[in-house]
Amino acid sequence: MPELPEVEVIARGLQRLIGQSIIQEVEVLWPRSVARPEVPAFIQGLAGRRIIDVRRRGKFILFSLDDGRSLLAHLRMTGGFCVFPRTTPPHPYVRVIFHLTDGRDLWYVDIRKFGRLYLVDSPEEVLQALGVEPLSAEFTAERLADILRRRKGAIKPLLLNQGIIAGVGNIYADEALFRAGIHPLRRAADLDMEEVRALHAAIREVLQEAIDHRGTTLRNYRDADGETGQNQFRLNVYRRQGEPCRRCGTPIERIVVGQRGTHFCPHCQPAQP
DNA sequence: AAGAGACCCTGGATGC
DNA sequence: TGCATCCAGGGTCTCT
Repeated sequence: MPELPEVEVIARGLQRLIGQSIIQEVEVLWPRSVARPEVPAFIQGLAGRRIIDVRRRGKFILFSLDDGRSLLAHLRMTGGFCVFPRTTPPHPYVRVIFHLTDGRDLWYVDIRKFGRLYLVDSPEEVLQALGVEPLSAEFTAERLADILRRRKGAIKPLLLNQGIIAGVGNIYADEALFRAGIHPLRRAADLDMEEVRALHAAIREVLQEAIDHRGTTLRNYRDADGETGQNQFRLNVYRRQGEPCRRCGTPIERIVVGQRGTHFCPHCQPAQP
């Protein structure tokens, strides 16, 4: 599942591979992959446009275009991009093909078809609802403390709320809580400043380390070069239920929080502080 | 504010 | 072996 680190790795790869390419023609093979505008306007709006920049915001990939508009992609569960010579035979999960003028194709691939593409005048039309970037300078421990103070719910669902912190998904929420030694059901407002500082550092560390290891590949994730990540070998709790905690040996537990599988060490992350 | 449930999808796991 | 069923999971939406 692409979360912030995986989307960052893909965006960097796309910037390198197609950062200045011109889109000649677009083929939409699965219309629902295009969120907006309508498919004909999407195709027409992209024809002839030069990509001038590819970057990430939250879990979105932003392609800036030479006419000032933007192509945005949210990969959801199984979306991805890859670049091939035009002679490459079709792939069963390709949903949108961007034919480039240099003879290559950019494929939007998505097994489960949850991902969405947006062609918009301004990226803010889509991104305005997002919260703070966890790897930015604005995300300080004090800012996190401000956020948590007003929240009566459990800490784990809060970390998954994109309107509060943008880019953290299920894997890195569990990993950050483990690293900070905080139980996923602790009330956000109950964390003391020492715990907030630990959580703030843990969020940034698990995300940055995952980027450094080119993302986590559990099933389908590949970067823009088609390579798997290496971060899956470094996970401490995610999908490790029943296995010994790497820190203390206690079996990792799995519970459901906010309808999401949640993994933690009952010894390193006590329910009571 | 927050939690539950439905929905969108498919591959893989599980059950019989 | 083969078929049916269940489940995960990000985000959005509705309802309470």
